[in-house]
Amino acid sequence: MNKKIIFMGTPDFACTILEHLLYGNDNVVAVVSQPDKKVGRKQQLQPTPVKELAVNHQIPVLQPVSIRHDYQDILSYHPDIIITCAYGQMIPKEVLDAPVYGSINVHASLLPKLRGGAPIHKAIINGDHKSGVSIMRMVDKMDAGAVMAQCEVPILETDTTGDLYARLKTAGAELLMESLPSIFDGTAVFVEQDEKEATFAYNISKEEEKIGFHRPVRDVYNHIRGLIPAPIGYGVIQGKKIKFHQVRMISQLHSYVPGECIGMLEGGFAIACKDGFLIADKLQMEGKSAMDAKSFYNGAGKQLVGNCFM
RNA sequence: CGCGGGGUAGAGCAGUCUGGUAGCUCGUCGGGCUCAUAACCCGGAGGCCGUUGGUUCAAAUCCUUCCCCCGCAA
Repeated sequence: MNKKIIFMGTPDFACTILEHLLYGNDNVVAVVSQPDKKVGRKQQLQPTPVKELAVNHQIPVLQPVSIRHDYQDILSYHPDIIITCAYGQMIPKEVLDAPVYGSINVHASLLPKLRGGAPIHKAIINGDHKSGVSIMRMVDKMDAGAVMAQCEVPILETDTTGDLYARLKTAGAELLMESLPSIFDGTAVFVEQDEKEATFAYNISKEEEKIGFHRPVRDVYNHIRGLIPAPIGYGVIQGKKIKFHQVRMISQLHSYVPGECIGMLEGGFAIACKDGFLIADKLQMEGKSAMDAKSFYNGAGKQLVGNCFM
């Protein structure tokens, strides 16, 4: 294959896709990624993972602040196809329609389910038992284009977003590599999505990062593991935030108040929920580094026993 | 100069305001109890109290320099 490809993507997830494209000797003529972002307390400028990878391969990188208004440079490469994955901006129709083979996207869900920017997080938070990747044509509407390939990936009880993320990005990359030939030779079949079945997975909001314990323990557990390893869920107790980096759950009837700190249970720091206990194995007080449950209990945790998360 | 918390034994913390013997929980090592134990009891080792300079008879503690970690905001 010697088609001219433009790849558009931003985070680590998209890197895996790009890596496969490069390994397959495809002709990636340019990469489009989000502008470098200031990050951290020091506000240092940091390139996106995709940009870094592209630079290492001497591929030109474009970083329009607004691709809606600034896309002439992209068109000047006259790509045969545009492949996107988690780019982070809505791409204007003028760009999508420019390549001969059109523009396709790798999305981390079984479309039409979980359209949007956080499909992996939401799959875990929802307690879904399966997820997957879809390859579809890009249209003007978010993740709504016709699908030409899908691959199902099971979700385990213990999966965090990070675990699932790792499996999906490999699955996505492999599915794309399998699918590309059929797109180029015209045998690919694109099937429109059933709009009635569509669900959405918008980006995680600040409010969604706060964990409430007045719910069934499984919901709490799903919520927390869905936010690992980022952005990390937190609970509030005595006016302080505590983040949960690693958790388990125990289903068990009890007479504690939901949200109450129980102390150490089965090696972790236990918090009462409805119908069970959330067991935290690794947690972090605001202003402190993350630590294991035992360390936490030796210090601040002991004083929290009997108190409730709000 | 965006706001804020912190650096004390291998780990997590108290002590700092009000200067005066280095303290707690856990771990570790040794001993005891026990059918047995991650339980319980006894004992030990392990600290330049982040760094620099200063104040003082005396500094973990007060003032000062720099370094590092983290939360928030972006």
